[in-house]
Amino acid sequence: MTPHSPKRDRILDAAERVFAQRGFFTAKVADIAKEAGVADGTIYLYFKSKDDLLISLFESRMERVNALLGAAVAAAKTPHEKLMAFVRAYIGMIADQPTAAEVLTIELRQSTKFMREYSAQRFGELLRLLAGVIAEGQASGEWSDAVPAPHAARMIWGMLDEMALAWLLGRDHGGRSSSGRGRKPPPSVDDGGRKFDIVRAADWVGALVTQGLERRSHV
Amino acid sequence: MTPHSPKRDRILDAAERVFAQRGFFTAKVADIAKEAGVADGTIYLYFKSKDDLLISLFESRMERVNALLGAAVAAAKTPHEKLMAFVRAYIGMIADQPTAAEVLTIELRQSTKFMREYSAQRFGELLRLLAGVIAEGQASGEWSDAVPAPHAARMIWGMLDEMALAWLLGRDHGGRSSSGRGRKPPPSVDDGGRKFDIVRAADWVGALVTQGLERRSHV
Amino acid sequence: MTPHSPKRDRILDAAERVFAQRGFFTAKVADIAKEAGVADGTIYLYFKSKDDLLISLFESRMERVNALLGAAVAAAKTPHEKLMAFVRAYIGMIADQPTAAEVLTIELRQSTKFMREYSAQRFGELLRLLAGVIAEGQASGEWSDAVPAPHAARMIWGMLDEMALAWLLGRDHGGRSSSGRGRKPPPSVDDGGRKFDIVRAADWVGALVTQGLERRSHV
Amino acid sequence: MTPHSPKRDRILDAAERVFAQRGFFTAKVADIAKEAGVADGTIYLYFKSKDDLLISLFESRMERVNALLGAAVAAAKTPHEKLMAFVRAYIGMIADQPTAAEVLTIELRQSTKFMREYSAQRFGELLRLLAGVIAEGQASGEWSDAVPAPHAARMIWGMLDEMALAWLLGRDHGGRSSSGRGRKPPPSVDDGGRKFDIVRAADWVGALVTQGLERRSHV
DNA sequence: CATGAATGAGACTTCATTCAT
DNA sequence: CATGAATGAAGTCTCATTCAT
Repeated sequence: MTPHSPKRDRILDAAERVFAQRGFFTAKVADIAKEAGVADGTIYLYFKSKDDLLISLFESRMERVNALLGAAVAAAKTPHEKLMAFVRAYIGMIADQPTAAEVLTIELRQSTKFMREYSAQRFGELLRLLAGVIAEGQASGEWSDAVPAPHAARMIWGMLDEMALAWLLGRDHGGRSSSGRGRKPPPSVDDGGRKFDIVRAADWVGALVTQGLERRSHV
Repeated sequence: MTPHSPKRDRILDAAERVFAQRGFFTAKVADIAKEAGVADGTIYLYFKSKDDLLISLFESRMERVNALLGAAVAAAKTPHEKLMAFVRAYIGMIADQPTAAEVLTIELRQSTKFMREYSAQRFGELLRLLAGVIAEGQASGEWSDAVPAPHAARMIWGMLDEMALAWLLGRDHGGRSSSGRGRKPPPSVDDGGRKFDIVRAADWVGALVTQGLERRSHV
Repeated sequence: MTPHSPKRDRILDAAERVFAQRGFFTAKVADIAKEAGVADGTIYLYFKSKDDLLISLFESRMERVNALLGAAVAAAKTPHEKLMAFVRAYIGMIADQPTAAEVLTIELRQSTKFMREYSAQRFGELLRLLAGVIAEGQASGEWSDAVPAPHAARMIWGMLDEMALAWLLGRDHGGRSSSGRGRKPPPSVDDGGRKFDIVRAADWVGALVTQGLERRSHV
Repeated sequence: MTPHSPKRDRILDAAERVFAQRGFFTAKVADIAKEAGVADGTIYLYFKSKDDLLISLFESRMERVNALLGAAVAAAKTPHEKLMAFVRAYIGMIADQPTAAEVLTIELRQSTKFMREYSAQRFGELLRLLAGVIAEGQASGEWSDAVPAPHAARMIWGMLDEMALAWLLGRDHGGRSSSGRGRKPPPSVDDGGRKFDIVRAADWVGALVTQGLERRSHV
């Protein structure tokens, strides 16, 4: 379905790095070309436009994520294990491939409303997977059904996403400082959320979520 | 501290509408000027640059949000009530002022990494308020301290934010479609998260969060 | 109807010179801007695009030509005098404003088929004026109606146009030599049509049109 | 002199169609290659550049035209018959091969001033042929020498050319509309010159040239 | 204070041409 | 001879910002 070629992949990889570094709007096509080691025009042999490049990158990376999460969930038995597998797989991916994660978490979803609507579809896959796990747990009586599964899934996703965002922004990378010259951001004040160990976040999320979902033994 | 004048406020209001409609990068300064009913150059009498306008808008709106949430929490007694007051106040604001919410939730945080770092500070205030509530509940023994309060606060914030985002994107508004003409977004597939009643989200968040935080009666 | 301003006119004048010098496709917007003494972007304050500039130039100049020819014809009495007035006015304009004539005769009609269709309308005015004169002469019995007036008008126009073209191309101007580097045009061979006195062409056209080549039986 | 090969000819034929359809500047070398069924690079095995391709096409077609006209004139006896043979042969060619005619009449002469100067040479052959016929008629006393033969030839050529142009532009072909989207050409107003029978034009040209507009006193 | 015409740097994209296979 | 992927120079147009009025 998606055309593949080594050069196309090199361009996608370069775009991932450049978008992560400079942001979609600020990134120049020429930057990506240079990073990929190709001529400017070559990019247009593989992608219709800068927008198309962004979308292609998004799809390429989301395929990976969805495959990874799907496999992790499939390998687990009980709803609780599946949920934890999902959470750990996602957090693990963040920790292992922070550049890819940054593009996915920050740049890709943010460029245009068009992009966001587009991305909604791909995240939908992920959300449905998660919602299925929750519905399963609710159906088995293990978890409360006070919150409809699709919304519970979305909230859990929000937790994961926010933790990912906090961690990614807390990392140091020689990023850009702005398009303009004006203000500088205020000095970094630690709000308890920066520079933590992202792997521990899996347990925190698990703890918050499962205790919330689990039916009380005695009430 | 922040300079005030009716014209400045008109420009901020106009920017809010235009950014919500077109997105930060796509919005033209001239659009904002026209929306505000002033000349292009006038904007530069009140703001140093387009970036500065964005930041000023952000600060102006965050002040309101922080004040609102602070008041809501202050008016409540117990940690549980404070938490619910926080959640309900935020969700209520989303429902009442969707345009402002859209700018805050979507555009403002997403323009540049610079902006996001900048915004981290202002959201920090909000997160600290929430973390304080949680710490209070943990200290009183009402809530488990399995998750450090700052991280719990961030996760709760992620839930709220994601619900707001899902609801805002699910609404219809004659938005832009992109810079280019190339691809069209795939047809909208309902993932169970679109077009729901945002007010109910307050209860869902409350249910998920408090049941997770509450210590078990018998363990 | 057409918006006027000194700067707009300066740009049109500059475009006339640059198009005459370099041709429409070869001319760069930057060239025109420099020739007009304005910034590149300024051109887009007065014209939507390079195409629009070309069309506007065409309309501006055709208005002049049509007005001139209309006045010349109106000032004459008999069909024969009107015809000669038309011919002399057009040839005179070529002689007086060769740059404008060059753009009209050569560049403007040649850029795109679109342009040519567009120009057909404006030349239509001129052709209808001429056809009216001929029809008048035919109606009065002075002229033969062997050739329908509209076609006769077009043929006469073809004669004028070709003479103008031959003369304009025969003049020396430090023109471009090509877009590419390849071949050079063959050395100029005089074909009897170059470097003649354009003013005499009026009489030739008049003689050929009214009397034809055949020698009169009785004179 | 001119190298020949089936592939070279296929490319020339393809170029003729593509130039007629899109115009010289708008036509892409890749379009011509596709139309010819060869690879882009192959074109450069037979032609030095796009310019060279245009010139070669021009020469190829002009050879045909000159040969055709030369033969037609040679086959006739009197100057009057030769003139009519010339006119009929040219008009007949327009009618039979409108695509070739379109390229010759419209695109080829209009690309660059370079091209036009170049073309002047080839049209020179044609003009000299015609001038010779006229000079012959003048020498024999059959025709008036009020107009020098070379200029008379050029005027006659102008008539033929204009009639060809009018007819070619009046035909419908799924042409391009421009580079930009801006203005639309004004609605087609019939000026009495569109969609006529081109074959009749031969008689009109003959009548106007030989007899002129003035009604004969005694015939 | 306000205006808005003017600026000009810079981006995306096209396409004629080349050259390794 | 033929291919077609790759090149990269160059052009049109946009838009944040300035400044004379």
